[in-house]
Amino acid sequence: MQYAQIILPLNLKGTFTYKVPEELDSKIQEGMRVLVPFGGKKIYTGIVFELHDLAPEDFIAKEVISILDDYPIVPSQQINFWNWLSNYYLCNLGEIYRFAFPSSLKLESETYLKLKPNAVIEFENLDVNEMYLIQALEVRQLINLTDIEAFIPKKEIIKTINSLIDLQYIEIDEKVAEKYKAKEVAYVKVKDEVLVNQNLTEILLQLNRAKKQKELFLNIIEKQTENPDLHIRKSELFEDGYFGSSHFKALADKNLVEEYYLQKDRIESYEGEIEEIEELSEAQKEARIEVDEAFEEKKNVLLHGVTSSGKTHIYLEKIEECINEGKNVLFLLPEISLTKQITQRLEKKYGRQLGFYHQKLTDFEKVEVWRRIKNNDIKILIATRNALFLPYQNLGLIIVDEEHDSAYRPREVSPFFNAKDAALVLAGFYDARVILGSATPSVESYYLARKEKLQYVFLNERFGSVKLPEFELINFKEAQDSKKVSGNFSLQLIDEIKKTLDEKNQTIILHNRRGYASVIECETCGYVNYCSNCDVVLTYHKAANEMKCHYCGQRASKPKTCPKCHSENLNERGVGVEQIHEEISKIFPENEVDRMDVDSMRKKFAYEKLYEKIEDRETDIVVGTQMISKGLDFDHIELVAIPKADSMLYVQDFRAEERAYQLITQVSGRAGRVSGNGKILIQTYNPDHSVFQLIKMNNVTKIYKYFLTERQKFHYPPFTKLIMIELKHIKDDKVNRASQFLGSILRKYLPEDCILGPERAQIARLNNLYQFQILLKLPRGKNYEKFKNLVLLSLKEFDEITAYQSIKKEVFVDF
DNA sequence: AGCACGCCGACT
DNA sequence: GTCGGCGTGCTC
Repeated sequence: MQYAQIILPLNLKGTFTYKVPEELDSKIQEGMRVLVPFGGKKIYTGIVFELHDLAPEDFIAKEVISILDDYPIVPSQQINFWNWLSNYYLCNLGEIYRFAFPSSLKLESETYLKLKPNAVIEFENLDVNEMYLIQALEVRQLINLTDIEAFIPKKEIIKTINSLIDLQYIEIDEKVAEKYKAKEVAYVKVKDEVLVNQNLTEILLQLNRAKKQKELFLNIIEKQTENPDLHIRKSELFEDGYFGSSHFKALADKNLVEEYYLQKDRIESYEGEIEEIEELSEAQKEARIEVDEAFEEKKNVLLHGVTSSGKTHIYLEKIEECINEGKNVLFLLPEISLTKQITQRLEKKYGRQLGFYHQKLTDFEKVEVWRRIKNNDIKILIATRNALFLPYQNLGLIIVDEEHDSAYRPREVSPFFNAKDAALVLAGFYDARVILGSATPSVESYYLARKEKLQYVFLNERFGSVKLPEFELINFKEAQDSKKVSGNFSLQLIDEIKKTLDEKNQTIILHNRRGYASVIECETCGYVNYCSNCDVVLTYHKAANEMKCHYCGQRASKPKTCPKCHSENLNERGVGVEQIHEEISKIFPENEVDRMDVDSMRKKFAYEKLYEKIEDRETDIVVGTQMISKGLDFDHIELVAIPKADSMLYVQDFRAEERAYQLITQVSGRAGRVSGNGKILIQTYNPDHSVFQLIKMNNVTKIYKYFLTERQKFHYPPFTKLIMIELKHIKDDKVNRASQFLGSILRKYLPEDCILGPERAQIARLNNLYQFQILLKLPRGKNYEKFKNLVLLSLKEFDEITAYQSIKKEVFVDF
């Protein structure tokens, strides 16, 4: 007797045991999709996690209804990977399954049934429900589970279906059950017999009275004879509006032409020429050798290359090598909008062997990529973090570009995991290699490299020996004292921009705060406008003329008078990027000043338009939030100014300084990429702050040493492991009590100095939920597992309290 | 997660 | 009297 552990797409602990019926016994394999009944009436697509023959003791296992695949759809490496994720990040396998699979591949009760062809039905042996179902199927051929509910009691549905399947009267229609449909494209051609048998001049004579038809016919025949292997798209004929579909139809009616359909990949692939990559510089060659040596020892690499040092060149070399060995490459990016440059280069080289995968694809497009990966049709996949779950057949290399980027571990989507770390583990299961690349590696990765867990490869110079930009600190306090300021800018900063403009070069101004003013306050009574869903002050957006909550998105109109005391003295405080943009536009009225932030880039193609404007040098100054630190590789940006640099440092987060360093360095990389005369102006009240001083010195080793010392001093990662537990509920006192209680359980098992909190979250209420946090600082190394198990035990104990079941609980490992 | 069951308040 | 709110318990 065989049993299967099944992963269901539910956020429930562990797997579920099902009995494998005899007739499926020889077919079933781990990693296949199966249909299983669950609860009263639901049917889910589950994944076979494990097969065994241990009958469960305290419940009766239900039977697997059917198997959906002929071969495992999830490779064993992926099953291992899921299992690791679930153990390491303390999340459920079901959550991972949901995240990993496009929804068309995990059907729920939409599953269709049909009569088995040639089934001889003996009606006298059927019960009422079975009879109903058979009759319904005779009328309708296909029927889905939701429809069956109309005539069979919910609880009887599964029983009925199972017994009819046992009797071999009905079956699950897999073709219909698969929601995915391939896209077909219409193509046209001149009919074969026309080309073979008929006299062309005669046909053309016939067509003389229909000028357009004749032209169209000639047009098609010309294309076809020019290149007989090329398919002519129907839509292509009508593109310029000269021909209409009626012309084509007339020709078709005369039996001269015909249309035919071909399945088309939903994702357009590159069909242009294929190009060789350029040669490496000396520094790159050295780096490449170091990478090779590390790979030789099966060691992964941290490629630390200063901005525009040409990390991409090294990626390309390694990609090519990997593909030549017959293996596949996964190229991860923090967000898909950054693909532009890398894609262009890879497309030229690899053409149709290149694929893309990210959350913006439609479900069908995802399935298509899924299949192409499964069939090994894609050699290189450029993708975001969710592509870690595709069914790779022989993965050889994973590149994690911009590995420091926080988009690799978004907090909002569950399951919570860091794609950079997960990539290293996934690669391990495939015996593949990993390159983590960044100009500003995360402190954690740098530490791993120092501990020789990763091979550290440093590219210290820009490609073509272009000089790195120069940093200058402007003491804003001094400037203010000597009255050398205009608004938020010192006169020195304004002068530098002027100089850059005079030389016909471009300037970037970074100010990492959205909106116009962060607070609108009544001067008379002190009233400020709060979000009604969150404990957060609304930000004033002048461009949209409204107040916005940056956390839940709520919007309100801007009050003209104080809603409380009706005073008209409303004061704007806290400078946002819109205000910086406004000021700069006023200082340089003759110049083109543009703004780049999520609010101004929301419109379709807004980003592309601005990108082109900057490229064509129509834009003189770009003012923007952190968005401008990515992807803007232009030749004529010479100056980067950061007028309020302090605002980046004083954020309550142990990574704030690291982030500030990364952001400043990334944006500085936009300056002087060609000329080597780039200049970065950092305006601050604290020019003596270590971070600014270290950035100015531009000594990478010292900066990371500083970060590591700070982290060690305050017991933060990478010297400890953090787990953050967040509890949320509508009722403040309820979460408060619950978190106190969880805190006391944790203190029972763990030493006091491991536990911080419970504390109210920085944002006490978000989306109408009050939130409390407990931060655990656990030792790294072999004790970590032991401690984590105690955390798990505590959480289990907490879950036993039924009164707290309604509390939303989230656990962030490696927070 | 999703669903059923059961217990309370506010409606025809 | 019943409809529907959500607290509780259960799913192989």
